[in-house]
Amino acid sequence: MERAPFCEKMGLKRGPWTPEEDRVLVAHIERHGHSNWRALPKQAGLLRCGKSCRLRWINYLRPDIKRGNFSWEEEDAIIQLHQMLGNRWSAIAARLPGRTDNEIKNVWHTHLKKRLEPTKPASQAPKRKPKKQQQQQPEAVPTTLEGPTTGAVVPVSPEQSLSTSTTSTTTDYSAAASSMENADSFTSEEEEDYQIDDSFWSETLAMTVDSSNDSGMQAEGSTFGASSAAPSTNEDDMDFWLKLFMQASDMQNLPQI
DNA sequence: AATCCAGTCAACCGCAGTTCG
DNA sequence: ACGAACTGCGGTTGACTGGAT
Repeated sequence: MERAPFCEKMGLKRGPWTPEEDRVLVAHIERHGHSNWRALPKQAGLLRCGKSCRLRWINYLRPDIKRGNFSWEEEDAIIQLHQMLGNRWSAIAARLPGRTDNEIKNVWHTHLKKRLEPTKPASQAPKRKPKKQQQQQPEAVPTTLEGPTTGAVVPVSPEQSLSTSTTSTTTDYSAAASSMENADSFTSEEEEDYQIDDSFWSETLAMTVDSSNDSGMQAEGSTFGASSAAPSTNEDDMDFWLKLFMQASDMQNLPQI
């Protein structure tokens, strides 16, 4: 069999998506789903390759996507998760509901990376302000959505509206993420900032112990059931919190930030 | 007012992994 | 078991924006 190139370059449009293309894509996916990305553009009448459609849908048009600025908590969570997962953007994105790997990657490269660099003297600090205020803009209502897709269909699901009101929540990822690193070194002040819903931990820890008996964590090779409930080394500690965190996410179907 | 230039972000590319016949 | 088809991921690019000069 001959393998056709995923994107035939001839005759297919590239570059920014128009609102009309967005509308067509969303309408088609809402009606038929996206079981086959390759065939989708043809079926929908789009002059795009399937790959491009998929990317557009995942990074921009998906109804559960959370547009807008990253909250401080989200940025902290990204930093923590990046420390543990490295450049596994999709894994990080999976822990940040409504955020895409591409978005997280961009945020990381644009300013989070810099935040980790040794603080520069004021004289060396960047002169420019960020183009857009990324932080402290909690209710980031789906930001303008301008640019290439002004006027695009912007599906907003109830879940999205829920997940958007994030910064004041008590169960958040940064809390979990922070606790991964500083689990035993919270100051009372920090605890105030990163309050974690009690039920989160009780459920999570309960499940952790329970699951040590089934395949769930054992599949990982290193179980961390009751015997390892108190990680000793730093690495164990990280591992412990990462697994705990992920398990909790799965269990709660991704707690909202 | 014009130009420069750094920051931002949507989109593309190519590769690796997975699924399927 | 094998290879093609397809999907998903991470790295990179390039157009655009807006502050600085």
